[in-house]
Amino acid sequence: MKTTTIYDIAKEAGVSIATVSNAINGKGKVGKKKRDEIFQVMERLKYQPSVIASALMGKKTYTLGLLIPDVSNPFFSEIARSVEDLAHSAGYSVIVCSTDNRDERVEKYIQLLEQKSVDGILIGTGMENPEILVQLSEKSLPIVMIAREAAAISVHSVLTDDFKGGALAAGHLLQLGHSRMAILSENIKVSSSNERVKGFEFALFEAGVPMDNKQLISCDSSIKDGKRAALELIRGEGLRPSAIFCCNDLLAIGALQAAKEEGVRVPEQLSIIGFDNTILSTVTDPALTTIAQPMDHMVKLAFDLLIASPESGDTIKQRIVMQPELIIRESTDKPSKQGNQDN
Amino acid sequence: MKTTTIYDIAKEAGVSIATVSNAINGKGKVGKKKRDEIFQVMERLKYQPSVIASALMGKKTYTLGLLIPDVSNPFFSEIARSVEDLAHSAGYSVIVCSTDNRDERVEKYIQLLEQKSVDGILIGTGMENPEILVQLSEKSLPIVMIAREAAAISVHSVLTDDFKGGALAAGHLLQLGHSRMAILSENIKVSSSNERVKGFEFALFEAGVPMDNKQLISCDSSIKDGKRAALELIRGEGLRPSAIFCCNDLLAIGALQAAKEEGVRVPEQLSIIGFDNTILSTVTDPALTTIAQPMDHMVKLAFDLLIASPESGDTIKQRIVMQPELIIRESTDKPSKQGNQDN
DNA sequence: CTGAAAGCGCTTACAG
DNA sequence: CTGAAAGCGCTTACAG
Repeated sequence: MKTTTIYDIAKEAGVSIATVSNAINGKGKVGKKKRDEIFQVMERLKYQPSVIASALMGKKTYTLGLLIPDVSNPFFSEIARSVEDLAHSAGYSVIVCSTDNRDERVEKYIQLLEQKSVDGILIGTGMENPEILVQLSEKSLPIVMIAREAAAISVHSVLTDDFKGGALAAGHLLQLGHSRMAILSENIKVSSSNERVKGFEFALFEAGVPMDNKQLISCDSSIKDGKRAALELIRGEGLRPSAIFCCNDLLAIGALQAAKEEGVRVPEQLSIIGFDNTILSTVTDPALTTIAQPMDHMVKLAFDLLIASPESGDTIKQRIVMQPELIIRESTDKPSKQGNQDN
Repeated sequence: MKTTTIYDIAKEAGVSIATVSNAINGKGKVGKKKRDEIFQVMERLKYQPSVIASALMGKKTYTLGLLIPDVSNPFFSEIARSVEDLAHSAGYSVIVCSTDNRDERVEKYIQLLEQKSVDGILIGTGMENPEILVQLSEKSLPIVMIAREAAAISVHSVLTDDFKGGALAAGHLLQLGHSRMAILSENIKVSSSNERVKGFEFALFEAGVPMDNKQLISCDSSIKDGKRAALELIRGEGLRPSAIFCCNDLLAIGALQAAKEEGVRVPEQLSIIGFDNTILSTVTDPALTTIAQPMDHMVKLAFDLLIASPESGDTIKQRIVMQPELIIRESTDKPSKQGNQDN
């Protein structure tokens, strides 16, 4: 079944294909009468211009790439949805690429996206070696980092002040009266996690609260890993921490499960705080205290930069930093005396 | 910055573009020596063939569309990830389309996907009027339904036996000794939900357990809606149900929250059972008893049908039905006597 | 084994 | 205002 092309329309309407093209794109003047006729024919023949063909002539593909660690991770699936909605209302489609933060996948996906001539790439994935982006950044393909930073290269980026976020978490715990804290971090190579940890530690330092290095565990970013790591922390020798700062909600949930398994009550005996304010944090019992990033806003800004940036030229690369927010729910409370005795 | 084309390669290698094309695609015989030289030049110039251009010549775009209600819904984001992985290892990219089950969006997205000449569409979204798919199904664009059915049209589909799933849930509750059951369903127009409800009701009927129509509430598919609807059920006049069957995990979580808010203990005073076995069901406290669909397997089958189907012709449309599985966790238990008295 | 040429479905100057 | 023609980057018969 042949699809109808611009030639079919031209023939039916008794005009040239150039005129049809002009009518469709509102270019060059086309007489009202002819224009109407053309549109009628298009309607009748259910003509849909081929994006492929027009892309080949240098026009846009109206397709964007979105690189994230994992769509099935709620934090990123929520981002994906925002991106998709924005894209859709601007006439774009989005190709979702889950990288698992693996360089090999990042590079492969980027190559694929280039071959498909996407109009831009939104990068929300971490990677082991940020250098792999430098080649990309030197091409004319627009890219914008979201919820990440790539200090090594010159690109637009919109991200949350992760350092501040870590500090916020620490401040909350400090104010509650905690002094024995532990940290569950995802792979420290991931810059955002690294910042969060630093911010947390710095706030502790400023408050004169010591932080034992052995109380910082870094692991993969999944509930299972979080649980395993938290178990170490809870069962560990010496005094059990009275509070755990987790670099994301997934790890926090792992910690919640570890506590449950060990019969440690949250928040009475152990406070747990997450990061990202994903839907998961509203669903646990106790619901998670966490740090929120203004994702919708960030996605909006990143998207606009991505779509608008080709015009503005390569000159000024923006770095937009948003403020994180502490969301207090049920998983944090004052440290209890019991907590100590149990151990 | 001009991207390097097949012409550049041809010139550098001192051959014609046809020969370069043949070398790349392993078509026609190309002398080993020339071939090697060509590949060297491609390497050196970092040449990446344009998918756009080859697609225009009738080759594939290696891009697939995935229509689902909402990527940010964990059930679908998990599907999206499986699809993406399968697609990626077969060299395809996937454009994710969240429809919110709205016909208008479904139609718009399909049109977009057609214009972009995707090689196939995986449809996992519900819609108000399945008729909107008939035109699509008559085109040469391969489509496969996943976790859905579209009785009206002739397409491949791979889905779970939702009726059986509903019956499984009922069987579990019945065996526990429940007799006052309620149902929380998502929009009854969604065929899968409809089947689940019917299966549940049928099992009750067979067991001779009456089911009051007023105990069936249908609402949108979100935690918030589930909570609101469950609140109705719990506060409702007359005896409070001792068990609620929820057509998906999101609604079940809403029910969990409603119970918590009303001070009704789960599962002691109220059993709640979900559907889909999403990550959410492992995260709540109590963890959700739910019905699992073998999604990975289903996605694999659907994907293979989608990619292979053009060859096999239009003739035999398959309908593959998978068996659901009861996953017992903590949110269901025997009905207690207290339950009744409370109300 | 290799190359000249036509063509995929469009857009874009350029004449008229 | 409208059309003939060239060209985007490839692939595919078809000659040689």
